[in-house]
Amino acid sequence: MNHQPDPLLTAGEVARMFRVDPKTVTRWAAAGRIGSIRTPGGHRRYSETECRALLEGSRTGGQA
Amino acid sequence: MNHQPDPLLTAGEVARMFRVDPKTVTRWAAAGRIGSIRTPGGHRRYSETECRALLEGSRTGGQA
DNA sequence: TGGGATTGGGGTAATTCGGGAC
DNA sequence: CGTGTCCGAATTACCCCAATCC
Repeated sequence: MNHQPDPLLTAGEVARMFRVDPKTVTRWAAAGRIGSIRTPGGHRRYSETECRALLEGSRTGGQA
Repeated sequence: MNHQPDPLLTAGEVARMFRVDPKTVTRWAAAGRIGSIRTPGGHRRYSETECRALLEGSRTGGQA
């Protein structure tokens, strides 16, 4: 069920999404709280789909 | 168990898979981090199988 | 043969990694 | 317990242009 390429994000992009430090995103990945793949050079890439899911999934209340 | 030809990818295609610059893919090949074939003109071609293996092989964490 | 798009190479900023501490 | 910052080192991104690909 995965024939479509999954958009990948850099640490900095994910960091801006969550308004945290890129280092924090790295910690999340190291702790296995967020999925990640590594480039042969060692840099991490994150799934945009998963990040947005985490963002929306953790949403509480909101309706005014 | 290898009777089927291995699909070859260009630098740009590999770059999109890893969300990196095509130049970076070239550096991987030059550094021997990834296998590559050269066209008589000097351009490189990469194995799709190997690229996807690297992608999946580096997969980490996610949701438990 | 012509033409648009991509690639390779060199050089230089910007980002990321990793550890360790507060 | 989670996060932001410091450091040095490595990796990656963007600039140029000539050559190659289709």
